[in-house]
Parts: sequence; structure tokens; C-alpha cells
Amino acid sequence: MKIGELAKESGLSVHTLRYYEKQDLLLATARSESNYRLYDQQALGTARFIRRSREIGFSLEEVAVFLSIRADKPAHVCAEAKTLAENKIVDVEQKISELKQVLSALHKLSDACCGGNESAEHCSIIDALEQSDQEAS
Amino acid sequence: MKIGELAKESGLSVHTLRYYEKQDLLLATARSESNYRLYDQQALGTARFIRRSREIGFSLEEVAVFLSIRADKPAHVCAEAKTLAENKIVDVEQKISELKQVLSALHKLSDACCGGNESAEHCSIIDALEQSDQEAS
DNA sequence: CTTGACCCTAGAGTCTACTCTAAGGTTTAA
DNA sequence: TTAAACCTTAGAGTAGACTCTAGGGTCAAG
Ligand SMILES: [Zn+2]
Ligand SMILES: [Zn+2]
Ligand SMILES: [Zn+2]
Ligand SMILES: [Zn+2]
Repeated sequence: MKIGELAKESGLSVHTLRYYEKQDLLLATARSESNYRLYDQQALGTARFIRRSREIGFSLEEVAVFLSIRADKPAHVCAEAKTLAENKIVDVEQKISELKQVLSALHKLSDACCGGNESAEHCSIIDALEQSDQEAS
Repeated sequence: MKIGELAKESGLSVHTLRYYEKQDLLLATARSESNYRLYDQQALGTARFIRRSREIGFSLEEVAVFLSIRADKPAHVCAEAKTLAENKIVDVEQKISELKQVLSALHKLSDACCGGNESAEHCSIIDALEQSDQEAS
């Protein structure tokens, strides 16, 4: 199949597929006489594998590692894959906890403000942002 | 005070302060004979205001809105500030919920894998990434 | 034989918020 | 006087993952 069909089947854009090729993540199976990229079912499998890995939150760099494991499983061990996943879990948990802090700060701001159509001279949001460094811990 | 002192007092870097000036967020109060940027206490207040807003998660674009409210409070109403905060809350909640989904997907992957030093031929992580589109809902 | 839907390349642009560099001028203290 | 520690500018670089453009071939249908 040509790149357009692969795009449709895999849920990735044509541009993205070419980008992945440049990044050595997904090479075309062959080229037609007119130099069109041609892909087989295995390439479709790989494209989907990449998409799914990305959806789960892995970076392209991490996806590359998964692809190399996948390409030669006997040469790799479970620990490699699991380590990637566990590190990612730590990252994501970290990000979530940062965002939760942000969220609670935002709620404090928002709750204190009347949100009405009166002048902002008394606005507690602006006031709160003003007092730079005296947090109650 | 000069930019280096403002940087120290505000907790922002000299580079960042100049960047903010380029973005019209924080102009120097004056220039010395030798063309050095000079700042007064009010500028320090503004610098801290920006830093604090950034820490809470607002973008520079949003900070610019807060600054314009702050610069002329009588011309603005609480609703403007509160709307920004509320929209941000929605954004952050959205992001958190996405990350939670990602996290649960990662846990599923990670928990299923033995993580041992055996060949990855049976690795459930690679297998799970393989089956592109048949999620149990 | 032309139109439209494909495909190709190399390379630039996007986003956000910095961060740094090069090449210089100024101030301060020893 | 000289060295350190400041300051200036314009502009480039960084991250990550695309996304798009210009300028061109190719292919099937009517
Ligand atoms: Zn109010
Ligand atoms: Zn208010
Ligand atoms: Zn295993
Ligand atoms: Zn495994």
C-alpha cells in the first residue's frame, strides 16, 4: 500500500509517517518505480504499534527502544521494557502531583473572587498574585 | 536598581527579565546614562507578580491580561480575572484526567510484565502495544 | 488531454518560554 | 591600570513532535 492508505489504516498523517521515517522509526518496505513509498502489513503493524505507544505517553525516543525490542525479542529481556514503563509511571505521577498543586492554588484564587461585574479594585485574585512571597505553608 | 539586582530580588533571571521586556510584560522604569535598565520598587512588584502568576500555571499571555487588569483596576471587573482562573482550572483538570488515563494504561502494562531477565519473547508490554485497536472498554 | 487526487524532496515554520552567544561597553575595587 | 563583574544588543539555539510549503512528478477517470 502507498503512504496515504497507510495513513488511513494507522491513524497517523502522511506527514507524520514521513517524519517517522526520517527519525528511523518506520522505514518504507519498498519503493515503486515512480519512487512512491510502499508498505506491507508488517509496516502497518509497526505504525499502529508506534501510535499506540505514543497514546500511552511514550516519547519517540522511548518508542524507538520498544521497537528495537520488538524487532528482536530474543535479544532483549523483559526488564528493559518494564524499566521504561516504570520510569514513565514515575514521570507521570510527578506531573500529576504538580498539576494538583497548581489546581489547588487556582481554586484558592478562584473561590475567593466574587466574579461579578464590579470594579476589580477589590479583586482578590489580583491581590493574591500581588503578595509574592508570603505563603501560609 | 539595575537588572541584576532585580533578578535577585524577583527570583527571575536577567535573561528572563529582558525576555519579558521584549514581550512587553515588564518595561524598565528608566535607562541610565550608559543605557543600563533601571527599575524601581513598583517594577519589582510587577516582576514578582509575574513570577507568582507563572508558578500558578498561567501562560505569559494570561499573565499579560492580569497585568492589564492590575494596571488599571477601575477599568476592569472581577469577572475578567475569575474567568481566566476558571478556564485555567478546566484546562488543568483536563490535563490531570488525561494523565490519569495514561497512568492507568501504564500500570496495566507494567503490572503484566514480569520484568525479569528472561527473553522478551513473551513480554506482555510489547504484546499489549501490538494489539492496536481492540481495547476492552 | 486535462483535471484532481495522489506522491516526492528539502527544508522551513510552529508552539512556549526561555536560554545562550558573540561582541562589545561600563563600573568598581584593588 | 587592570581585572572582575556588571551591563548592552541582535539574533540564534533548545526542547519535542510535528506540520506545512514550494515546486515539482505520477496516475486514473472522463
Ligand atoms: Zn469581586
Ligand atoms: Zn475578583
Ligand atoms: Zn517477562
Ligand atoms: Zn515483559
